Amino acid sequence: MFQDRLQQILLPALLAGFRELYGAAPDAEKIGFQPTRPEFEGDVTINVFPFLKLSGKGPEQTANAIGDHLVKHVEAVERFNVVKGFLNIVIADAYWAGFLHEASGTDLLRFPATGRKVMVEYASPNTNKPLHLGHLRNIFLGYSVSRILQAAGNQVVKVQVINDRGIHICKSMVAWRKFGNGETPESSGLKGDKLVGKYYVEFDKALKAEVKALEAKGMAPEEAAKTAPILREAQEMLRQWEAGDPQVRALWERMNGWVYAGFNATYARAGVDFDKNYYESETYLLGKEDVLKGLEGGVFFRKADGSVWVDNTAEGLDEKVLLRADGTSLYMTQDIGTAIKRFEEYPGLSRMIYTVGNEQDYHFKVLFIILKKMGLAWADGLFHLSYGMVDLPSGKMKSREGTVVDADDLMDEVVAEARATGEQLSKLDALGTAERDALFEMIGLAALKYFLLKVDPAKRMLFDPKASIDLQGHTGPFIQYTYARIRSLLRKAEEVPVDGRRLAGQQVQPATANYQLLPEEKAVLKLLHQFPAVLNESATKLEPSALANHAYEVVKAYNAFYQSVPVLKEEDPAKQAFRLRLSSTVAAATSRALWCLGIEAPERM
RNA sequence: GGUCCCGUAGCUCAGCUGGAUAGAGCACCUGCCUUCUAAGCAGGCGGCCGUUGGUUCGAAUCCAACCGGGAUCGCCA
Repeated sequence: MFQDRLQQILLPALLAGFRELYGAAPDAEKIGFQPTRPEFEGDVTINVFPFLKLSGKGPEQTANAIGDHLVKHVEAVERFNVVKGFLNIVIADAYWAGFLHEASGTDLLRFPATGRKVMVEYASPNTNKPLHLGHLRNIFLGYSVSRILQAAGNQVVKVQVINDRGIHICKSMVAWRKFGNGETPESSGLKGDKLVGKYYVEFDKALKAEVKALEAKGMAPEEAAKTAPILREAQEMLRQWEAGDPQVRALWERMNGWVYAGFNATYARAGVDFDKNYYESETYLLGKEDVLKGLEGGVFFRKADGSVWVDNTAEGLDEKVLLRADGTSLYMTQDIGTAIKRFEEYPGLSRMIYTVGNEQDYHFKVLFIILKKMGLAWADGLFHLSYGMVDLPSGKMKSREGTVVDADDLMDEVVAEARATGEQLSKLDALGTAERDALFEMIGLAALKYFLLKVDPAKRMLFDPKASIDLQGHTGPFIQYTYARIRSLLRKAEEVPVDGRRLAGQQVQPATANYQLLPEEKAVLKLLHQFPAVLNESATKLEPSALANHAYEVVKAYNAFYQSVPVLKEEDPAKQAFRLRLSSTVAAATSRALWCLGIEAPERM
């Protein structure tokens, strides 16, 4: 159980109290600390209902006795009140001030090194078409999770699998050779992945035309779909590729090269990167040996036709084929081999996280069971970071119907929206063109990333383009705005002498001991105080949305503070120093939280 | 049909390791820029937490069934 700074103080005292009063302490896990609801006085609430058997007393009596004990033994506990079975504890202002003092000197959202190494896989595109909105959810999720794990003290290895071989790329290659007239990204000005995607579509068109023609001649539809010459051609090309035909390989490398250039441009703009790429062309033969070894070990079994299977019926699943009768392997085989290879290449990995859509839930369930059955010690550290599809207001994205939202186009749109709003507000006139461009890029992407990350990954989500470029309310830009505002405040505090004295925070000791917190200050401090626990939660559950939502809560509270409490205009230097420190700590934590989400924090906006 | 995921305000989502009168944002309405950035703040409107049962002192939260939406059940990837 993760204990925040306050729980570390309260819990032992609480347990001691129970022991002293009732001769026995409850299970520490059973004690739930929760924030006191705003309609009651207090900061932390403990519900004593679960402990009535232990105390043998009524709820009020128990809560009062425990409350008395805490007040007596814990300095941070100022007073308490009891409502029904709820013990509402008021924490002394000095505690919060002390917390701020401590937090301002450290990074709230950076945990000590755990010594653990974790691999996170995300993106994993096919090389026959450009990246789209679905990839963006995947990429932002995976990237954010890797950053969160890093912040939580882990060493992280970011990888992607590039599905660079197979019938899909052969289709693009055939169409390009037939209809391309030597078109290249340079000659056409098209981004490489777009160009290759264009020929994938061309292939599909040609195939459909051929099928139609065959049907017109009286061929059955299924038959026609299988025998269309252009499809045969693609299949033949795949065989040639596998045989290592130099011309096919050369074309394949050339076209994939175009695609990688395109992908890299998209990744760069999206602000994500990888430590290592795994190419399917290099891994698709892996796993066969491992499966055969498993067969010898009795983990798998062979059927009469010679195919090799795993029996997962005991786990409530089915039998699954791992090697065909002719000895060739399958997707599952490949994934087995790739996982083993990765753990060999990165010894000491304690976890491996696959960011893959929930349509593959079953696949990963089976994969993990197999690896466990093979006796691989690390199999328990495997995790499928599953996420739901992204729907459009018009329904599902379908490539065949052309309703797919292209990743590059989408980024253009959100940035354009940020620009339109920014220019309308016209408070950035002092900035140069390059600076403004960079800023709009930052804001637009923040809107997009936050929109995709604030939702629980498990849930299918609706992508409303209009809402995603919203810059107000519960959005990434709102958080950035608060950060920029604080930075501006802090710059002024350092640069601008007010009433003849400079306001740099260090020059005056912030109030601590007898400081009376304003409700607005306390609200911010309490949320700041929860930040590490939320990071821990996000890191444990591999779920950026918790952190995303909390970051919003923090800046929302800060905005309320900012609106009604003077900082630079405060005349009492100790109070002013306290508020500056509060502001700078919020700014630091906010930029760290944004960093964990893969979002940049602007100095002004 | 089997298995898995999801169902909370008009819309998009939090809350789900059980706790007090269920929260945000958007939209709509009212106020607030001679004061540190109004991409902001304050307030209003808006709910049978899919339905029914069960467990419990207590259920949006746990269990079961049902309804609705989706995914998956290839010797495809």
